[in-house]
Amino acid sequence: MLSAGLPQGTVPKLERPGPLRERVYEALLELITTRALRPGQHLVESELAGHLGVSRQPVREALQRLNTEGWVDLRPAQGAFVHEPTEEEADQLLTVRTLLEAEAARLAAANAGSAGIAALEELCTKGESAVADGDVDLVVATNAAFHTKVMELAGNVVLAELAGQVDRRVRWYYTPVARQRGMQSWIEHRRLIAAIAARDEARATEVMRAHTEHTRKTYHEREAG
Amino acid sequence: MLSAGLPQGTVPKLERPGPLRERVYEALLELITTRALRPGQHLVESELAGHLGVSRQPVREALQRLNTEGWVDLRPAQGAFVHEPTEEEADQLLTVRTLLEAEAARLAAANAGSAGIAALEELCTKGESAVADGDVDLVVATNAAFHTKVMELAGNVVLAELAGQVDRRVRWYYTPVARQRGMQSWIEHRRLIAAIAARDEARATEVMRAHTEHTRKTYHEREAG
DNA sequence: GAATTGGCTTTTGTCTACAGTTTACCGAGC
DNA sequence: GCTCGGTAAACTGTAGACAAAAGCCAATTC
Repeated sequence: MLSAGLPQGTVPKLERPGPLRERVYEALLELITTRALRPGQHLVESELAGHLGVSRQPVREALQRLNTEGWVDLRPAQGAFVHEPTEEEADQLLTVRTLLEAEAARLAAANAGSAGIAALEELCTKGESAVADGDVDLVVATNAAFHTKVMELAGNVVLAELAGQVDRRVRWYYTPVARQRGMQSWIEHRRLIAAIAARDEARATEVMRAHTEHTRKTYHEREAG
Repeated sequence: MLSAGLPQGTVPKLERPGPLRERVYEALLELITTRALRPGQHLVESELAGHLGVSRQPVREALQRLNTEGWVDLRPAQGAFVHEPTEEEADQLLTVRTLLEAEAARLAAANAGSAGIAALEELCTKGESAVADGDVDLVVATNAAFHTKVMELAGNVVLAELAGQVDRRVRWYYTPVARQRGMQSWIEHRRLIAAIAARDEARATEVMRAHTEHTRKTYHEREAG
């Protein structure tokens, strides 16, 4: 057997360019989330293709995927439009997110090992110092990483995939809000870690639920403001 | 105004063929769920195209969508393969389904009107008589309709969309099981309706949770059998 | 003056063709 | 007899071209 003689990691998978549609997909998603492409905007295939230096086909395939994931609306014989979030939809999305994240917290409490908990604490520390430095982008990124890590510790791939989709869309809707919730968020994260470390499923669920619900509350206050 | 002079219904929407990719998508999904295309099977684009009488492009787009929804795995430069469910994944999928359905039940209890409850009872009656007649296909279909109706009453579109995906995959994995759970399932449905009618969110959640968990249990017993 | 109809432009939907990769098979060499 | 190298076939990835549908604007008619 050949593989026995190969040390792990010496073959770094020699990264290939990968399918164009993937890169187009990521490029478009980036443009949408950064609001370079604004909600309601008509996405013309030939324009995008020319702008990205590829043909229409990869663009089409990327748009298809963005459509199934809810980022663009694909009106037949008319083209693709960046999805416009409604208040109602945003609220429903948050409801679902709360549900998924809370379950993830419960599973994490049930399954997480000490290594995982250590990783969470590390992320938490990183996030807190980012808050202290006022590095907003890093705060947001670390926050996402923290939630992703909790998902990973939950050990449910299906759940993780769904939550990944939902989370990303939530972050898109709520970017203004996310930037406000600085330090308080990380205090709650600490409490979540404690619950997970204590293997207390019920408490982990509840802390996470309160955490995400807090986000929604902040959002609705924004309207009033 | 012209439309005033036109009786309703005389123009029956003049159903358009609709985009080819849609029909190809549905055709393939049908073939997969009915096991005409079996897990692990290599789907060759040109073959499918020829078989369906279209070109490769619509087939590709359909495969893309099936990929993002988890029905096929799209290995780069190698093609599409019908997804092979693992035991672990099936279990995780059921966990998620339980979660989503339970939440739907809670929301339905909170929001449903008397009309909705009547609709549920009607479906329930239909399902019970189907069981009595031994019409297995109708039982399965009515069961799906019942869950869909609960989702609809919950009034959360995002949740409904996610649950729709998950449910369909669960049904694919568990078709043998679903055919066994005949009458018992509908008894539980009755209890769910009662909880919803009573506006008892907690009880509705719990009944639905028990209901879907029961499905999982039946599945694992199948292994032992 | 307003509504409608006709043609024109733009954009999508589909098909065909070509290039790049991977896989499998077959033969030669050790 | 087994392994390695080369060759060929098949399939995917991408590009370009054509046809159909939708939207828009102007001309025309009541």
